[in-house]
Amino acid sequence: MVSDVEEREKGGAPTLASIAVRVGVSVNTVSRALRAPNTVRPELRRQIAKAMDELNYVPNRLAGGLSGTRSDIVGVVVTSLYYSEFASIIDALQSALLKDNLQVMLANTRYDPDQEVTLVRSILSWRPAAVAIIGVDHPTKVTELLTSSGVPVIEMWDVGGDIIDSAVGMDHEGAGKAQADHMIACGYRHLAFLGSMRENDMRAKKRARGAASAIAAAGLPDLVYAVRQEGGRPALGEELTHELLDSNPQIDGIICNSDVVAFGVLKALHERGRKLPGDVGVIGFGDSEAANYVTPSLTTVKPDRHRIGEFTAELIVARINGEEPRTNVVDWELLARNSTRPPLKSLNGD
Amino acid sequence: MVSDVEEREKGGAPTLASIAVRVGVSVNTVSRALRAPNTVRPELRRQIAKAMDELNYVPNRLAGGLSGTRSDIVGVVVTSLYYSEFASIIDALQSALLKDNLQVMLANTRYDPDQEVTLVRSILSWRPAAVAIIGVDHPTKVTELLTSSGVPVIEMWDVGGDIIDSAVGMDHEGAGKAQADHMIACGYRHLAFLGSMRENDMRAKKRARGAASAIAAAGLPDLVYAVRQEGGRPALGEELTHELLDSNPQIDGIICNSDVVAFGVLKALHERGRKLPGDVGVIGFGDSEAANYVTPSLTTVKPDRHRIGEFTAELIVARINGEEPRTNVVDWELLARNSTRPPLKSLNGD
DNA sequence: TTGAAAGCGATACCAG
DNA sequence: CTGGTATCGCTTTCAA
Repeated sequence: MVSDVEEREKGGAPTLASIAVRVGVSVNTVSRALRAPNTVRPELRRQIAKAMDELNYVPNRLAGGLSGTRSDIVGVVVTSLYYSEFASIIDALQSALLKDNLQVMLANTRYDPDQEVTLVRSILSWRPAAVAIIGVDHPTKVTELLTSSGVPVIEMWDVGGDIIDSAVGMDHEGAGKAQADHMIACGYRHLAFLGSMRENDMRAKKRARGAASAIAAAGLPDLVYAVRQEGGRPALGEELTHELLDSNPQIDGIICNSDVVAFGVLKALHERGRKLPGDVGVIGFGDSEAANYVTPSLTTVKPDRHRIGEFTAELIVARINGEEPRTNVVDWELLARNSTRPPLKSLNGD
Repeated sequence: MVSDVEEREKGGAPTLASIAVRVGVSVNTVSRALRAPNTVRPELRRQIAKAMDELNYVPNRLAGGLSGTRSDIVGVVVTSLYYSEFASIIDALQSALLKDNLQVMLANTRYDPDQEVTLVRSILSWRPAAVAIIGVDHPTKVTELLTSSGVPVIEMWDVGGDIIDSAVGMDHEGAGKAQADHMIACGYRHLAFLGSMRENDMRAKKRARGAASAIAAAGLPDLVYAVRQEGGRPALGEELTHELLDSNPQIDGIICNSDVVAFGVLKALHERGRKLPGDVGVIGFGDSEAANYVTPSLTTVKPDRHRIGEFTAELIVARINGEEPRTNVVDWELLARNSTRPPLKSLNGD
């Protein structure tokens, strides 16, 4: 078997050429058998398929991407992977992308803007067909790189402000406003915003801003901040709650930046003997899978992460196919549970 | 500026050649300026760097990978992205990989073996420098593809059985045994294993097997199964608990396949008026961030996901550098909390 | 220290 | 329906 010898001699993995030699056709025909089967005689097609199977042929997409127009890579840049924050977005995104044969290349900035620049550059070096990235507020260099790359860019999770190309996300300022409005409707009057608030977590800042404006609109005392520049953990919620109540005992409503932090808040309040939702109310953000299973169950805002991932996938495919940039705003939902009182009837009768 | 015109004329993104033309050197020199700077005259180096900056040059790694020996891609294949199950492994893995300039390409099988075959093939088509994959039990085809690819393969999360190349994980059967042993030591006698148990979640099956063997060794009644072939959710825990206790009222200890399911179990038990940890005990698996914050706090087994991710990254780099395959077993920890009684003194006085 | 030229493995266009 | 051939952008000898 001369052909067999020829195949092995090259050493590495089988290539289109190996198949071509073995079947006795040109490289070209083999390639077409893959991409446009109906342009190849059925008999030949069968032989080619057989050869591929026998040699365990796996196409080299580096070569394909270099040669062809598209690369089939979608770069996904997130700011965190902890606590499912974005895991379910990625989950939805990547499985929706699957049917278009697009592969996710993942990067995680951990809220570090320098990393973001490095990673975006790194992602672009793979000549992705599109890039999906968390947030709409990026270092100038990132915006510049992304813009000048000419690649479709979908900004996820947040919307508003200057969009590079397209966006799918929710209105965080509005969500923060809704958190505060709910607390106010429940009768809480002295509100605090508590949790992780990293320098570059613009979404957290927007929610806090939204809450502050709702409070101002209601003519209540200023929002008190109990935040720290680090990732959210339940223990952080505990610590911040104790600090907060030591210095601001009048606080009767805590708006949390995440459910994970809220878990710690509930515990700290319990330790201090404060009754929930009587003495004090707590609202979270994110609808963690445990939120409905802590005691008391946690009122929270549920972003539709799954929808965001799906929409992003749809938009990516649309943009690749030449459709226009778009911005999709995805709804969130306020889930009133036992960590806040039932909303009072409006005093104004409506 | 003739050179400028020449650069644009090609249309696409700047290439090494664009830089070369602009600086007036060969492509080669520019390439070396990047990979081996000290082989290029400092003055030239500066000019090249300047040109790259001005043109916003981003190397094309598809071309690099095709041409060079390595591709700098690490394929990561997980079975799930929900509920942080593997998110923190990926988190640790990818940030450790960063310093070696290795990029994560992600695939999610969702516990579907057909998908696993497809995705592994897809990953291999990028000619990765290494592949990290969840589990040690794969469809034959996957093992075959991976083996014949010649790429270093690190199997994560589980260990034991036939390893393709290297592995980093924990002993799940041992963990299941420890769960049961703890329950027995706490004085519970009628144990059940409850939760999600998908056909292809071999880790869950191993833990159940470990629990069953510990129970047999203790001479207690057989382990009762309350499992379903679907993903774990708190609501599943609730449903299964009700079914279980309706048909097996004698059960006094529930070993859960995950914390997320255990949350629902706690709720269902509360609804049925069973006292925890008096009437009945519950142990989880996974140490979810909320486990210590539900009521009662959940006794659980904590796998060291972070360590697994880190070790995997180390092993990947080692294998790429030609070191030998290895298997690392990572410890887990049993965290006794309030959903189980404190362990009794051994009856044998020891 | 630098450059010329030959691949890497596919795709795409143009003939036959 | 099938086959040549140029090409994608970079790395890698081998010379100069």
